[in-house]
Amino acid sequence: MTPYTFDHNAYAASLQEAYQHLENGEESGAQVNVAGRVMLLRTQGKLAFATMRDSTGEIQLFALAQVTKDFDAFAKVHLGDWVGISGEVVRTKRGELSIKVANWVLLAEAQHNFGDKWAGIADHDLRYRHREADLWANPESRLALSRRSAMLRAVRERCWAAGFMEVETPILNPIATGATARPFLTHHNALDSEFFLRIAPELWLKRLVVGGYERVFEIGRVFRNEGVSPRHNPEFTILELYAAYWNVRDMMAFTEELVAGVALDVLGTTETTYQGRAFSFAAPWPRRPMAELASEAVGEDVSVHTSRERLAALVSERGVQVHESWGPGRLLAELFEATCEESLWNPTFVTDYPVEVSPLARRHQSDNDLTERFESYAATRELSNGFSELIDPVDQRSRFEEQARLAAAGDDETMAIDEDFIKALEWGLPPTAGLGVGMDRLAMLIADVGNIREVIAFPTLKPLRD
RNA sequence: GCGCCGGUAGCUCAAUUGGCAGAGCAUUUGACUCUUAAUCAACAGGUUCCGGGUUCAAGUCCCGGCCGGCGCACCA
Repeated sequence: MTPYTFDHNAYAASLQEAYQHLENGEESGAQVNVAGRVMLLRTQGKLAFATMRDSTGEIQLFALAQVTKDFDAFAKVHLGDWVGISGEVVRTKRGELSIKVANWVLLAEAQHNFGDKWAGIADHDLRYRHREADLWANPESRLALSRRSAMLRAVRERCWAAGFMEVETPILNPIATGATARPFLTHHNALDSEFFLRIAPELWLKRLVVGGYERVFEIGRVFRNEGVSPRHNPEFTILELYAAYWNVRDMMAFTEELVAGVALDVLGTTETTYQGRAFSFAAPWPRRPMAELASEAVGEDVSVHTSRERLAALVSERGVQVHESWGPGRLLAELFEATCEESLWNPTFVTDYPVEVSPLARRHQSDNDLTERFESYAATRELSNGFSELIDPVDQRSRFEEQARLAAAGDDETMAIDEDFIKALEWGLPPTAGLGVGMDRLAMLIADVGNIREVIAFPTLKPLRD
């Protein structure tokens, strides 16, 4: 029977730090209790050396037949077993800081091993299905998830510091809206009703601003019933944030300070590398109108006012199938995506999105066919999306109706109308700017991993069958 | 969803033109009083992902399925 508690009072990392001064062969006289897993074991007759790892690091256990209680049993612990150790902090003759084991107890057995002690666990399927083993076998897995956690903490602290209140909004929704994505459908038995898992919290959060909370944010899971890839998990975590009295420029300034600040909090620097290539989070980020970037890429002036025919030809030339329902705005956005995304490495704000692809964004003050919207791109991928919010309920209704027309024309990427949201706007949304940031994508940048699954503890996998 | 690649001992990986399925580590047993992926010796360990087919003979070739990696599509 293993014990129910262990009187643990020291950690590997702090001991390594505190006893740096111990000379080879010196004994400190200090008695400590440590606990962790035995990762390596080297027995040598009447001596045994074990490498024990706890949540902070590693320290060697040094057992001697003359000193250690139940020495023979200690020399037979299995790799992966949890042990609790009492003993003196010493440094061995060969210079390894160690706990000279006086008393010890087996806290839990490991009935499976933790992979090859040199190569760890390489099989992705095993790593993701049994992350608990992966975390011990592969230190880089532990580091990636630790950085994600540190990132979320930094995001919250910076939002709180800027006066934002954290809120929570429904995941079960009668309609899936606030973004264009295919939803998951579920059923509530007692209400005998169908619900969609949310694809975005956006409309709920704006209703809270209508309700008088001037600065709100939510960090929450959203669910999109779409393909899985190294950059897409069916459920992912998004930061959405709304600030009354701000416009799109205020929000861009906040976004770059938030992201650069979080990198600084987690990594201690904004200058890093991503997948082997230098990458800088440092603000300010360039602001580049979408039409300007697209014009540079195609070598001629294009904008949302370019003829539909010309834009369609340019898009089509680049291998994109043009749909009949697409107007100049959608075509410009498609052209931008086809020609510019690949070149956007360091964070860049792409601004002035067409109203046609921005059903929730307020119109640009100097061009009725554009909106006060930006997306930031980093390492060739979209990182954030923000805009001055559309506050006019009449315009909002017509935008939703346009979406419905597109849907009727066969476009399956449209936004569903939300009557309750329009009614909320009728109560009055003050001028407001909003922001969405993919937390998994940001975590990938901060942890320097190329696959989104590395920053999700338990990524979505196909259940094993057969 | 489509294409390409992969799945061999608990883990990491070999296996020639189709010809007896192997190694290291882990496990088990033994030796060893300063090891560091300790070392040395020995034992044991297999539905070669699953199901069919071709063949005297299949880990290897063919068909179907399962799971994964990458790319495309979709998207953030």
